[in-house]
Amino acid sequence: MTSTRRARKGERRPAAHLPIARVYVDVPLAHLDRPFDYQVPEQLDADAVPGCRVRVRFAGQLVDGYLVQRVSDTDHVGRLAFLERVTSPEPVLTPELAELARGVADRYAGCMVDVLRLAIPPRHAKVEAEDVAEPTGAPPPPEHTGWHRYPRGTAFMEALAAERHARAVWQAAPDEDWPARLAAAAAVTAAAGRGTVLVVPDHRDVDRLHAACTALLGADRVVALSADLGPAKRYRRWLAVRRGIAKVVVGTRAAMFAPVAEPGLFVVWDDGDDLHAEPRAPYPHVRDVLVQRAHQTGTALLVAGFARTAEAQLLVESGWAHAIAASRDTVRTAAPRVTAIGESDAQLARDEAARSARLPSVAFDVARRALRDGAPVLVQVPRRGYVPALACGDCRSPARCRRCAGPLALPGRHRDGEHRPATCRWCGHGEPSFRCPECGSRRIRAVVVGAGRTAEELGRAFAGATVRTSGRDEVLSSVPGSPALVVATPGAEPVAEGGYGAALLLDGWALLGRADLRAGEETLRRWMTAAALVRPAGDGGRVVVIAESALVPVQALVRWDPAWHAEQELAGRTELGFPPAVRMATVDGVPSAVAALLDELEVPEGGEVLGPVPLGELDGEGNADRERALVRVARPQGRALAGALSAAVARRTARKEPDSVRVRLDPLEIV
DNA sequence: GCAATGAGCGTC
DNA sequence: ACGCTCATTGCT
Repeated sequence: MTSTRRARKGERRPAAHLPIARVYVDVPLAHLDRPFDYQVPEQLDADAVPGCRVRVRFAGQLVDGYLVQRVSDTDHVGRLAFLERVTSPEPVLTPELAELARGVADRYAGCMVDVLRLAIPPRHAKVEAEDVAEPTGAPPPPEHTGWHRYPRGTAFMEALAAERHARAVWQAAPDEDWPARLAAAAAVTAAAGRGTVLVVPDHRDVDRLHAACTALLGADRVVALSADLGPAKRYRRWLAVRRGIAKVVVGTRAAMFAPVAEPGLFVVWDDGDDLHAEPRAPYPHVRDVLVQRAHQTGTALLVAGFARTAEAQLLVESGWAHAIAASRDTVRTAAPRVTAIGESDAQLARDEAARSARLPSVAFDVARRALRDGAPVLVQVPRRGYVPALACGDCRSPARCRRCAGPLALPGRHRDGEHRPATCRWCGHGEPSFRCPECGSRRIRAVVVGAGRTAEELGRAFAGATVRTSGRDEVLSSVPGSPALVVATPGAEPVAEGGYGAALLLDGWALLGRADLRAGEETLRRWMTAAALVRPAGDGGRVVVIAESALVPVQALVRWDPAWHAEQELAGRTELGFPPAVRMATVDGVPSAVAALLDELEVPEGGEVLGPVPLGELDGEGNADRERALVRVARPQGRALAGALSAAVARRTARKEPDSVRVRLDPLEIV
């Protein structure tokens, strides 16, 4: 009778061994960001393995959760509920991933389940049930790694082979086939029986690097993970990684969490690309996550790119990572010849051809010569809408530069808040008093101009040349090695077969004029990424950059010296008290909520609060809908700051305060 | 003095 | 969104 009553009421008995499950419930509230204890009913004993997905009753609701641990005792004084069910016995939350997610949540003042949402793809039951091939043995090491051209390159490869956790910041030589180099590093790691995670900015880079890796390692050892895969494919590949079948992972952002078995190497390529910053809470950055992961697991790390960020420079200067860079001689022979043309360069004004052509004469000549030699020419232009171009306010004809006839545009508000005059997008000449040559009007209006329009204009300047465009709407991954003008926005530059004969970098003033902490660094990064697609100077490769040659990023490009630029950049930021020399957090929200949070916040020793300042448009009385405050501390107080912020947020969420605040640590955009 | 009722809070 | 605690209320 007792047994029937129990069965009817669904009464359950706890498992005999380790009857308590510690569960992270999928409720993204700061004050609930800790494990809760549940009893494991004996029917679920076998399936309730550490790392599996479960469903539990939490505050009267059925919610998803992750079982992180089975234990024998609980600290909880009240009655424990039972696990409702085990969603799947697949242990998706590996111990390493659990530790990493906890660390990332703590680092960014976020909560663990938010990190897990980024790290673990949604379940796909059919995929989970599929049979998978047995893991393959270690492949032989590659015969040539191509790392010997770098003074510390060979040592780094040896460290990977010996499973030492070497850490390096690598600036690829300007002619480098970087996918081949990274694939070689992954192959060396794989030969030692270890896994590699390689994170690149976008899908095109995934394709290139994946191809390079499979060429060395075979298709069954390498998986490509990117956000645009369908749910089934995504989960299938992710599971192949988790189950230890694929030991080399190539992917975008989310792949930074890929739970590769026995990791031996983590790589982030082009760490300055803002695609490496996750836009969802808690806003982790690939470089920082991989640094943390390398530290936590004793794995080798490579922070790589043509350019070098201030953050990477800090890793070098603090002694945490070695710098791997080619010698000056190697760089000189590998780089294209770079010419800077600034507004003050007399050459432009005197040159007769500069007026009749639509480009500065040097740029025109360089492009024409490359086309005549049968090579494609890359033209880098600002993104559509990035800068509004100008037209006559009356007759609508495009407003043109009186010196080179290039299109005029407004550079936007400068760092000092002052409006600057209309500026030529090609030669950078400022035009304070516009007068339309067609109708004589002095009125001027803004129009949206992007790569398409620039392509049209260039097509006319180089009559008869093929013009291809690559940008937001349609991104080309490669172009043939035949004469053509390839107009591309930053980040969308196609690779050219045999390399470009020349590149014209026309967006310098637009990039450098931005009131952004990272304007200089970002400009150099984009320039170098484009210029690296051009043939070496010895093969006729030329780059023309329309920018003042005295500027630090321009000098760094001309000399191809990204390390020097990063030193300058970090020194400058140290002086100003900007990241990464300090740790910063932004707090956004409606004014009352920001004020309440700051009131609640225990700012760590030596820290300071800046603002709050209005965010976005102001109303009639000068009040903003939203405000932003900055909190700044010395680097050693970074953990304390994150802790203080999450504690303050937790007190707010526990009180069910209606207005939420957004907290971000080390955001890319500060102004 | 104490049961009945409801608001608020924590959430196992 | 449940169920517990605790304060308030109303009656003996």
